[in-house]
Amino acid sequence: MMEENKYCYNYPHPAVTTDCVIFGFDGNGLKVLLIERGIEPYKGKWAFPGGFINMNETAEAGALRELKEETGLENAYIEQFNTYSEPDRDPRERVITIAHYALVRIQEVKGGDDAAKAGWFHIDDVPQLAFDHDKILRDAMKKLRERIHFEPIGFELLPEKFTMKDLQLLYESILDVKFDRRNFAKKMMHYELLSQLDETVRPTAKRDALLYSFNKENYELFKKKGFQLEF
Amino acid sequence: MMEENKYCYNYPHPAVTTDCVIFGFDGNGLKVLLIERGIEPYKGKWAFPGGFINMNETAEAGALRELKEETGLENAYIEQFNTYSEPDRDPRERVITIAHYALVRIQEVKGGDDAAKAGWFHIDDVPQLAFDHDKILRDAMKKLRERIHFEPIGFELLPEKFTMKDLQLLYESILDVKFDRRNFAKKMMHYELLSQLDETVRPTAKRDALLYSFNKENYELFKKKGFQLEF
DNA sequence: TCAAAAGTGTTCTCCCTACACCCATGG
DNA sequence: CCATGGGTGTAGGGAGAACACTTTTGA
Repeated sequence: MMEENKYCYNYPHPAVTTDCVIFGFDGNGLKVLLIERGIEPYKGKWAFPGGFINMNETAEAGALRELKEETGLENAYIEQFNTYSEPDRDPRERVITIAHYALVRIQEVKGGDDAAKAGWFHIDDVPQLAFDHDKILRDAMKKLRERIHFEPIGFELLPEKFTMKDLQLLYESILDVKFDRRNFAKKMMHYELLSQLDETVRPTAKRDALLYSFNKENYELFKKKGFQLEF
Repeated sequence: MMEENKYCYNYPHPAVTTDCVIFGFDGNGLKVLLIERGIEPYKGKWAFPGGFINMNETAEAGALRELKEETGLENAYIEQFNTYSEPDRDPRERVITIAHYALVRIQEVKGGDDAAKAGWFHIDDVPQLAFDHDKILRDAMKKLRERIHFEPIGFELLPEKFTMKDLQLLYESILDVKFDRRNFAKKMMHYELLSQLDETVRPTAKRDALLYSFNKENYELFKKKGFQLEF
């Protein structure tokens, strides 16, 4: 049953995997996609999608491969945020994990190719995870919170058209704060990253709400100068 | 001459190294410590200290080991900032590098244990580097610039006692901007992270300058609340 | 005596903050 | 008709930005 060990080196080499913390937003809080492990170790526990890196792909390509397998999505926003190298973090052998987070539009996600059970969990309602994935999640959140001060990555999580309330809820979820409705809208409009559309929706059966879209042109202009988003 | 390849796996494993971008500040701009390579590939080119990770140490421990070898320092501020995984970045075999930057007090640095030639280079005067280390340096600078908005890490680069001008020059070097002398001092004092000492120095043969030290107690207080440094 | 470095204070402006009213709608 | 959600404006305070004079010293 055991295959011959064909790949040999003068010095010990660790195994290297890529993991992908997939964030989504559904208008009701930030969520993460988890996979239920079907094999030992940690069988039955939830974990982030991940797997061994191929010898001819970058870590980012590996993470994108995982993302596609689980969500059907290509071309999502993805960012490497930390590499985990504690010698005993995997009981089988030494495994170094290059961790990424991806921001996806949850509405566009299809079921994964894998037979494995997958599920979206509200960020405040995540069960205990396999391996050191609890720490990985905390780190991912921390990096996401920091990154949002330098890039308006929130838009990666929203559909093309969204209300100001959606945007505010998203920022509040990520940063774990509350904003004044009026001040938030004012500040956001001041950055000139939003285009107000002529359309409206009625999200909650009361008044119509204006729809906005992300103004990519202005974003590219700002990015060149390097800007900071104050929250 | 070739040793037998003793370490065998079912699947190919990449080699993993840790590199350490060591930053220092000498009152005249930000500097990095580089090592001249004594062997191929890139023999004679400058590169960051680095080496293969031991199987029983974390990446951070490996980077600290490199740091100690080159500077004699232990316990410096160190932070992992990116992992490089392009399949062909090392011509010998596939090497994945976990990159860190360290902030050291350049005054405390002793020569390294290594026979290798080492030298400090002003950040604006770095020669072309080996491997993809040019990119690694750019990334390190970018991360350092971002990090300084969330933690007052500049103090890791300064001696225990320093003048306001030193501090300003340091921030200007890192962020590549110019500040108004008076506004900078006002803002800095406002954070209450500095203690003004009773001592003075005469740094440039003109008037005496007041000395300051980093107020660690206040820093710990602020850190608990989570603070942001606006620049 | 003069140039260079360091210490210090004021004004103005703008942005953030706090806060309240009106409108449209469905139940 | 009223509760709910959404849209909008204003007044006050505080922090950042612009800015100038004085002191000390060595050359």
